[in-house]
Amino acid sequence: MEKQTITIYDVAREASVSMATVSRVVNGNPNVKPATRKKVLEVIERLDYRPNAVARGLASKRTTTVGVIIPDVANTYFASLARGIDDVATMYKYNIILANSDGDDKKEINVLNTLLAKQVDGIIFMGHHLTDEVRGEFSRSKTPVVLAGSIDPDNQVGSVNIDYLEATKDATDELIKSGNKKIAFVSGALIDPINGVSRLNGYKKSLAESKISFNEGLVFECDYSYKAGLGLFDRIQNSGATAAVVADDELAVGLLNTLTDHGVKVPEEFEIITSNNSLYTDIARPSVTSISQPLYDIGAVAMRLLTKLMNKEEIDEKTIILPYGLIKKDSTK
Amino acid sequence: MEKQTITIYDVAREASVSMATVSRVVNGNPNVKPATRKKVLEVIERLDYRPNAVARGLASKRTTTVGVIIPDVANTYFASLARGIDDVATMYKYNIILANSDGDDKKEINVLNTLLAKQVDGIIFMGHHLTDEVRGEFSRSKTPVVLAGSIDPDNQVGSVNIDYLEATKDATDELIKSGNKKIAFVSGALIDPINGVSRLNGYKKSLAESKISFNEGLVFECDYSYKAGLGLFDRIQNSGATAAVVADDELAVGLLNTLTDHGVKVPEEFEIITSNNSLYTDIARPSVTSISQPLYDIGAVAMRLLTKLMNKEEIDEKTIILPYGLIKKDSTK
DNA sequence: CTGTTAGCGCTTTCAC
DNA sequence: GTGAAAGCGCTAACAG
Repeated sequence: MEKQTITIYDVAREASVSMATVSRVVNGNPNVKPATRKKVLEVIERLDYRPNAVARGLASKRTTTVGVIIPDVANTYFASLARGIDDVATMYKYNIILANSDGDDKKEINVLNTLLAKQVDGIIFMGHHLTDEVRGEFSRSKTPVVLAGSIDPDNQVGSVNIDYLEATKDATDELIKSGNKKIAFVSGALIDPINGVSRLNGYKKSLAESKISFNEGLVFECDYSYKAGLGLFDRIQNSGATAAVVADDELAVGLLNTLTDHGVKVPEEFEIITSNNSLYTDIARPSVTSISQPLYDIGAVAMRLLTKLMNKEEIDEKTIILPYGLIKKDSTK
Repeated sequence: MEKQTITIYDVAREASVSMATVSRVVNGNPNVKPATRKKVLEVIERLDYRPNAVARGLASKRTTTVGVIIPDVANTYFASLARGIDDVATMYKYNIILANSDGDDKKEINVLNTLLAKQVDGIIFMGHHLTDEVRGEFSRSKTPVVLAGSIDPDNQVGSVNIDYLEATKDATDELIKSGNKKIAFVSGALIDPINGVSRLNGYKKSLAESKISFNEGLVFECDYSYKAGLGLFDRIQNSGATAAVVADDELAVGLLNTLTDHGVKVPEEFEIITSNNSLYTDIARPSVTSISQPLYDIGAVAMRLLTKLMNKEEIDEKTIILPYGLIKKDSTK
């Protein structure tokens, strides 16, 4: 015996009204006489009727679902963004389909297509690198898109970020202020605009203002991982650097630990500033000075922006920059 | 001018076949002559036809999406499970709707209902505490459910976990072996069966085997957070404990840091073993000995089990226990 | 304020 | 191997 699903039609019959009326009360349409509304509500209650969102989606062309493309939920940076996204989504009665891409071009395209096939009302994209192919799909589809903690050099779609350039400049300034001349710039792939353009330029700008010449040998490109940080010891030592601006907390803490494990005193002999102010920076000993990013808010604001886009509201500015801070801890003098 | 969506009907017309045939080729039904298949495929390509998954879901009563209820994605423990879930989901062509519950009863019920309304094919539930109301909804709906890293005392639904009791016993044994007599048991809410039943019993079992009497004053119930760990100093000191088995890594590292910050030597004067072997345990100094749980696998296996349930395959055992380990690091002698 | 009537785009018998 | 036709459960004009 199959599960007997009860439909809007059953409710209509039992309440002696039309499907349209039932639909109206379910959707909170005010054009229903209180008495009929009450009657319908009672039948709905009695029959334990639950509207089928799929049918609703097909008929109305709105699924109240948004797609979220994320490199990796297990990464705390992106997970924090995701939490902000989901909270605001829930607030506006949307659900999120979460899909991991590993930042892989093929997977991104794949997932984007299945998201579109599922008729999501909008998409939040997170990723270090926005490929032309992905950009192409974005403009080809009429589905609104917002980037969260990710940059589109052309600003074609909405996005929410902090000013990575200025933040990195501030961090570098701080290191210069305490007397460092040879400051390492440690980041993820430089092909990612957020690293290779924004952050690197912030670093260069700071150096330039202090008349320190840029040295290619102080630029370190690596994976965003604790292990990569641990593996940096020799290269950093050989470079003669006495401080480092790091683009990722795991990386920074890895560097910190390998330095202290090798007997290098932080911050006395080497200073470190990192970028996300995650729990890792508090747990490490010494704790790590860091730029603080409003990660949850970036996600939340991105989702809020997306709701406006999905609603076809007028947007004053679709490239949103949120404020950042610099939290001094024990890895700097 | 509205976006002109092209449908299966357009393809059928252009290819001079029926909708049924197009549907067959789209769904890989073998009952299509190679020649017609080729012709249809060409038209699909030319028109850039994308099947509408919502319509498909309505007609077939399968949405190929599963709901995932998670306390908090920003928590690394659950995020790791979620990653395993999504990878296997993708492997089997499912998408996941991710919904945060904060472990709150009301939100869990809410989210469960909207997931059901969206006609998900299955549900993965994560949560410390499975309330009767949630259990009721589970059995009321015919949608298959699997718990990941979460316990149902009654084993009514499928679940994937490790043997928390034995794991905690092993950890406690280890501490007893190195001479500790007063061992603190630090966990989250004892009302959660995983803490109050499994873990606590593992702890008690270990004590009993070594003829150490159980002392209520050594049981510490707190939030799963770094801050809660930091706040534990006085209570732990006053208890006279010389070691602790901790149920959560953030908590453990907080305890570790407050101890060392107060000059207590770990492991010489105090030993700590924690439960999840997350990156936190490697970052901390000293690094923290920990039970290791196959978090990714728990998620992956849970999702795999769910695919079988959704397929109505015969299941030999729906309560799955995965192996754990004990990774010795520097917080124990 | 309420009912009628078309679909939304696809799957799925059931014939042929 | 292929087509015709009947829905899936709901929304959205359009009347009245």
